[in-house]
Amino acid sequence: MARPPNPKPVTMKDVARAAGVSVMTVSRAFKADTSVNSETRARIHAVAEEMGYVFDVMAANLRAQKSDFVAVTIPTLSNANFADTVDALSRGLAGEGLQVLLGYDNYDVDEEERLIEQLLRRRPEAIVVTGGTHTPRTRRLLGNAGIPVVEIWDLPADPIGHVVGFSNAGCIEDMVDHLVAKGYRRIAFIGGDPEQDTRGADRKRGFLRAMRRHGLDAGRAAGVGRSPASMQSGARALTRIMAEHPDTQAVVCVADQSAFGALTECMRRGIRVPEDLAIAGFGAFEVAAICVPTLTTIDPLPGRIGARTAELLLALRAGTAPDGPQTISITPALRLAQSTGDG
Amino acid sequence: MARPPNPKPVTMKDVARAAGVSVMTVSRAFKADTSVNSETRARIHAVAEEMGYVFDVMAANLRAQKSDFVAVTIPTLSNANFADTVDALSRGLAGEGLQVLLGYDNYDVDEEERLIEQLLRRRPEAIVVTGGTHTPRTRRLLGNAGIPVVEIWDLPADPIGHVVGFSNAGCIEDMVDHLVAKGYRRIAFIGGDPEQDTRGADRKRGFLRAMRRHGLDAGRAAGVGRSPASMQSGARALTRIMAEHPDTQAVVCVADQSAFGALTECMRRGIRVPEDLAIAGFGAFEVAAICVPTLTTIDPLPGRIGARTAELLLALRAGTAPDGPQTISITPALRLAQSTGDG
DNA sequence: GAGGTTTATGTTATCGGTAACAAGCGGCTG
DNA sequence: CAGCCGCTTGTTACCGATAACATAAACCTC
Repeated sequence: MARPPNPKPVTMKDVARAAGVSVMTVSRAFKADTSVNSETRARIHAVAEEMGYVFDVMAANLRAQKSDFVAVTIPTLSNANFADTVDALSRGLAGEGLQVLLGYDNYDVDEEERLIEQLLRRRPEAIVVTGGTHTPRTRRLLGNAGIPVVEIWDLPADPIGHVVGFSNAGCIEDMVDHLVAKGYRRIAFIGGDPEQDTRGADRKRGFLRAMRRHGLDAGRAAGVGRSPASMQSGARALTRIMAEHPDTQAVVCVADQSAFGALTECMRRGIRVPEDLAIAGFGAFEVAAICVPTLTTIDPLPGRIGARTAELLLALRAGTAPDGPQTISITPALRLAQSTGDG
Repeated sequence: MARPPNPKPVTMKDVARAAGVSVMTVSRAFKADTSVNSETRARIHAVAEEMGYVFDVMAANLRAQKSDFVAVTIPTLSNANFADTVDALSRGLAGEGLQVLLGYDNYDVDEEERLIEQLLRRRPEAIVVTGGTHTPRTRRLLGNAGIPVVEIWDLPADPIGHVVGFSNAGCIEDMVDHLVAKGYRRIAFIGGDPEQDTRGADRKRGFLRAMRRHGLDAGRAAGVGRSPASMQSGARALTRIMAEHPDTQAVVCVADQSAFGALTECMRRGIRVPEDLAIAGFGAFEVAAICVPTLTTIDPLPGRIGARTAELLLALRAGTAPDGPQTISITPALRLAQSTGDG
């Protein structure tokens, strides 16, 4: 049983010899829609299974000048929304035999550059990058790669290729509009480190724009440090905001994690939500729907982003996609709940 | 700018021609520790960058009979703990130029079999599988693959190769022991569909064993359906338990998600935690540390699992690992908090 | 300055598959 | 029965890189 690990894995040549046919016949036997005598094919399969033969996709792909890879970059796996997007994307591509090759850039455009360079060496058939802000070199690498490029989770002003995303600024504006319509005026923002998480920064920009548009004070803000935003940092940010602006009526957060952290801090301090303070988040994470009170949030529909991206890539492969770069705009859904008095 | 996508990507041959040298010299120019005139090397790099040359790892690896891949299977990405393990693993391997090739089996051993078969075709240099329960064919495939196999997140009775994990049953036993020591007697369990999530089933087995050992009633239980356990299903399970066994004093949950869902249901019903009911979870997810009251839980140290696995694989590659299959046992940490009166 | 060594580069064969072409063979047609 | 067709199988070259070996020039050493 404990055979020594095969130093030389079994190849088609070995199978061919054992089955008494040529390598080409073995190759054909492993491909559908090829003319091989059905008995021969069965025998080859039996011999191969018996010998523990494992098809070498790499070699086949080298010859066929393809890879069956789709490279994907996300900031981090530790975010259920990105995970959902990747999950839907993988699922959508798996049917066509495409494998997702995943990399993380930790919300850092320089790491993204290194990562993309590394991923491109695997000759993926398409590349999906999260976000629309990149280094010049990254843009050049992607532009010259000769493969479909899709930027997701954003609506870049100057896209590299295709886009499947939404406006991070826009949906926070909608959230502020909703709060203003409900009568809130002294509204604060938690999150948005401009140097790092560009989508977080976009959300803050949306907040500022909306507040100015309504003629309200846009000076109430507290950062949460490096992304991903943690629940702990949300709690700390709330403490800071209430210390500096005790009369704040509502808080809009860059993410549900921050919002939930702020909510728990309110519970500890006896601040009633939403009576004393309204709280809104972003992301429609599971916690938002179940915590007490439930959290008003924005659902960016991460699964839909992944699924639409997969559809787009398959259409491009099949040649059924319209000409030119596609921009597929996803409309995030406002999920009103108890934390803003909408329950 | 909008040049038509290169139908034929640039190869070393093209670079060689453009630089007026042979392919071999270009190959050397891209490898450290090879003797190439430094001016020539610089010129080749310049020409390559200018032409948009991208090194083809696949071809190089075919020749070198390696892949730089480590295949990893996890049940799902939608679980921060698995994500943390993969994250630490990727990070540990990245330094040696190893790429993680990730696949999801959705807590299903048959899907796992298909997945592993597919991953092996890429000729990974090692394979890491989450869990210690597999189909016979999967065991055969892994055993014959001739590469290091590591089972993680479990301590299988009959390991295929190496192991980096912990006893899922054991740590729930510890949790029950703790509750019994604190005076709780009527303890219920939430979760553990035996047909599907084998680690969840192990945890339930640990619960039953501990209860019987203490001579207590092990009949209080409610499932949460298919994994991954959701917060919603935890809330429903609590409702069911309290309907059937209103005098329950404590609830042990298969995961923090279930525990938090149960906690929110208590808040809605006016059940005080921990005064009327103690709640314990598993996983040490972020929510456990921040919610009110904070949740007693078990931290399986997912990052450490990933990091130790990476270390093991690197040692095996370097030939510095001890002979024979290694079993690295991780000791999960009990995190006592308010929900069991330990805050 | 002959012989040995180092440095820089080229040539050939090869990794494990497969496209393209070739060929053997039985059956069918006129 | 010559000729053509379809089915099955084999042969050759090649995908893009590189190990191994070969070679040419420069550089020492006694």
